[in-house]
Amino acid sequence: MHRKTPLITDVAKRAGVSTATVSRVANSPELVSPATAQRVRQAMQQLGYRPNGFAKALITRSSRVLGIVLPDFFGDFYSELLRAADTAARDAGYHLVVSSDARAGSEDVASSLPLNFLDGLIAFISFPDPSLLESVVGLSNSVVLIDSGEHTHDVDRIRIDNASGARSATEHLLAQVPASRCYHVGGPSSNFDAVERATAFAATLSEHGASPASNQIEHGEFSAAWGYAWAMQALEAQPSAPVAVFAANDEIAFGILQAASVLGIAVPERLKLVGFDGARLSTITMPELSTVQVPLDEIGARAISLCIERIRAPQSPYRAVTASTRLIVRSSSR
Amino acid sequence: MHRKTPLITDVAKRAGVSTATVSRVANSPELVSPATAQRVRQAMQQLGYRPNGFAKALITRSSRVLGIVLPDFFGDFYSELLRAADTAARDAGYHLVVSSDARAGSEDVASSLPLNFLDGLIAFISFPDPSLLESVVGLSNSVVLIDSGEHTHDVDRIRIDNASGARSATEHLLAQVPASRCYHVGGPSSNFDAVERATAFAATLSEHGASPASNQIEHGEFSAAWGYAWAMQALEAQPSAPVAVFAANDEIAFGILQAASVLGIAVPERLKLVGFDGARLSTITMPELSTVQVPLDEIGARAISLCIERIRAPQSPYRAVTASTRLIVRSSSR
DNA sequence: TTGAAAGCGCTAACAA
DNA sequence: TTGTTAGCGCTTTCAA
Repeated sequence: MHRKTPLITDVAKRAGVSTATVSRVANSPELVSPATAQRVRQAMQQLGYRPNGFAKALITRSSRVLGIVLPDFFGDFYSELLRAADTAARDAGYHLVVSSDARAGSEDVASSLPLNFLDGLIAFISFPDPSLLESVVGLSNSVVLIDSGEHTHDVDRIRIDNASGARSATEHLLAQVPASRCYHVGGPSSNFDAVERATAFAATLSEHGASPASNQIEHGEFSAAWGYAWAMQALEAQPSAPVAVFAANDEIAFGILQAASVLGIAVPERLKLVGFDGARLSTITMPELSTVQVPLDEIGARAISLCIERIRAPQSPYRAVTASTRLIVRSSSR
Repeated sequence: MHRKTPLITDVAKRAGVSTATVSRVANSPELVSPATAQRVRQAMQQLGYRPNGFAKALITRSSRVLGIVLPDFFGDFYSELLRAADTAARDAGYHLVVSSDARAGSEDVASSLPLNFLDGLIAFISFPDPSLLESVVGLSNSVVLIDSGEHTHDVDRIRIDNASGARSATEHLLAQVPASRCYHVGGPSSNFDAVERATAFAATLSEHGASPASNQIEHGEFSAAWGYAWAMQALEAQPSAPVAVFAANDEIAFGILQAASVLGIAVPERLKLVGFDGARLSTITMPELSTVQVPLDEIGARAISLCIERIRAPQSPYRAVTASTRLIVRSSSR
């Protein structure tokens, strides 16, 4: 009753051929005569043969599995990135293993992923964490980084063009509200993307001859709770004149929207609001959220292709790709 | 300049021992004298040795990697489940590979996961999909199902006690609003959990002597959009008397909340609302959402432990675990 | 406590 | 077109 997993030898025996032929049927069928191939395939089917992946990978030195490390699982941002990456990987005949370094804790990536089984690795790095960087870049696997930090390591990288999107958003707000009533509700002050967005906001204000007061740019975290908290204290005392807020991401904007509703501040009449990311969330807020679209699908797909290309050509020159962002104006800011 | 990956033989040579000893240091250090072990460890360090996972797995027939298949990546529900599962897996010395069958399309699970490399598999099945079920249960791997469907296959299973939570929610609403003004906004009519929740709602109403009209129970999908759409048409024409709504999950409830805000319907004064899942979303809505808590962390952790136990004892009797749910009353319904 | 040697299941020269 | 055979890098008896 207890049948054990069939081996290639079982298939060979049943089909009356050698194991080499069985292997060929699976890996390079063009080398086998149709008749034999047919017989072998039938034997495989009957036995329910599935090649042992370890033995195969041991020889071919390839598992066709890629790993991807994200800062977190929560939120639409990473979900969408992940989905795009997975689709691209699948299309290229690879599988994707996911890990979150939030879960990995302080250990290094090596422990959070079955690195021994991976052909390559994609890491989304949002904080300047030298040890994480070291542990990733030092791997013998092919590595692609998604990050906006500056560093000198030799790796393939994708960075988000935060500055240009943030500038567009700020310009858009400045066209409607004087600079003195424009605010930036930022993400973590140690986060690469958050910093770039805040910097671009400040720079744009400066170019308009306004130097932002300290309370016009505040850092917190990428969460609705932070946006809500900020708005409750900052907007409560607002004059009736309209205010403009550029949130560092859509989650924050969402929290601000909630606070506005509690405070009875009409959006967009008295509060012009723009978020960042353009993830699913931005389309289900009310009113719909203006946002700076990050091409998550493009980033996910490109990360995979860079990684696979490096696997194929380990010695090729390293590349840096910039993912462009673009402002989408919806009802929250017009 | 181009150093290749060090092998166990390199370590052995450098430490002046045999490969067997190196292997022992890594796998059963108690069999090696402290001095030798020390020397070997040093050699490993210097060489940056990492054992080849394929070779190792080929012998031990174990990768210590588990796969988990979810219907989708989006939403807090799966994120939380995933996080719990991953934590449990990590604690047990396993890695987790994630896949979503939404992405797998019509292909079977076998193609959506690197099954050849997995010691076990956890599948969240929400629709009656015989072929999916077959392809999962037929695997030689250890399998755990998270589903609330009925079937006769021999597998370890975890099911959510939808009925009891749904009954509590309905009772809670019936205590405040007459049965004729109680509604259930359901999920997909083919979804196991959605059906159980709707059924329990109907049964509870019946027990209170009310047979629900057809418009009191409607099925849609597990999305805010559906909740919003339902509310816009159902609540617009409502009399001023309070209405009670039991949403099949928090996302739907969230959409209803949005619609209520647009329609100017005060919650909880004119609309008592209860969701289901108790995921992160339910704590950031305004007002805070009453909900039926599903113990996602427990489910994730239990799924992992069931799977690992089956790996250890393949012949042990199959088990069925029920995850209990419980009503949490917050400001949206009191 | 250590080493020698036989595989794990498969692929890929090399022969035939 | 097919078969023979030598490993891939590691673990694990068995002996010493």
